[in-house]
Amino acid sequence: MIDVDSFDLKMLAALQDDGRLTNQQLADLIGLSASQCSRRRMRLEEEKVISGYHADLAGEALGFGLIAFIHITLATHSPDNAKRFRELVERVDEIQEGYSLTGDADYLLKVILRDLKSLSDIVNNVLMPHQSVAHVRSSIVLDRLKESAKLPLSVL
Amino acid sequence: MIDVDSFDLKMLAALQDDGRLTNQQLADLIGLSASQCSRRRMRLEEEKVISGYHADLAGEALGFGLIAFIHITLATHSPDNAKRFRELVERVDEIQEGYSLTGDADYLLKVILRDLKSLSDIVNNVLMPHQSVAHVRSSIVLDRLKESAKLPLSVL
DNA sequence: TATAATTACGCATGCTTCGTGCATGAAATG
DNA sequence: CATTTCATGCACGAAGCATGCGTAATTATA
Repeated sequence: MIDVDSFDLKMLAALQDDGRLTNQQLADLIGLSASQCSRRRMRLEEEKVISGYHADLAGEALGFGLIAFIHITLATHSPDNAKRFRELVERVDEIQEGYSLTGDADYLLKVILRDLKSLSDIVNNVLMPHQSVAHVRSSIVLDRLKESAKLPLSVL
Repeated sequence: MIDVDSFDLKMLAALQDDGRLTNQQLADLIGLSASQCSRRRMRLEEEKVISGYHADLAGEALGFGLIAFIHITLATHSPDNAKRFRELVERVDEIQEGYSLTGDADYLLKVILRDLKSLSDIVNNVLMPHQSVAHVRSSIVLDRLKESAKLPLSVL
């Protein structure tokens, strides 16, 4: 856990909202000079507190109309089997996120797809037949209430 | 669905990976001049194909050591009740993402927290007591296999 | 507490990047 | 064919960038 002062926090919050803010804009927002913002930002990048910058793309505009969550139960919990499953997750581009969980399912996957046919493909032709997988349960996203992907820095 | 040519696709893929690429860097990557990259990028932003840019922060370095998924079942499915629940989701900063789903639960929430105590707080003092909520089931993230948040533009 | 060392800061500056005007050439239209 | 439209590269003034430097503030040491 790295030491981060209030200037850093303001900077992180601002860059979380707009990753292309200029140093001058940051300076105006947080009350430092632009040069100092440049130095602080470089330090935060160096320390990997800022791990990267990403453009946020409108999935629907690009034809990705369907998001689904897929709960996976593995056939066995052997290390080999887990490894095979992780390689599968890594390989399939449509799997945006993958987590190992406590609870009744072993893994939760978030997939982003064109349509229901693509979901059917993934579920029936990729996940279900895979030797590591015992059980698949998918839920389709009907509505997105919130999708911030931002840390609640306000609580710090 | 907006028309996007192969230059745009390369640009989107590149900016998805690094949101602070300069126009010159983009130019070298996709084979256009920097000025043209500037114009294309502005167009994609204007058309909201690029909806924004965000710095990616290292949650663990900032003290957010716990991610959990929470399945919610509402007490009733009346519009009023759903509205109340959505307002709750909007209000609570720790809820990073919220989706309405098909399947046995009505909603899926992704929360990011300091520790188990914070999770207990959210579940027992915020979600459970809320009048709109009937049932809460939370799963703790043990491991993150993948967390790209990127569209699989390779499939286009 | 006094002094030294370290750190953070703003300003100045050379270099890079940005957006836009303009002329050229390719593709579409009539 | 002639004309219009549009994407492109180049040129250029304005803005942004990282860094050196001197000063102030903070921290460490005696």
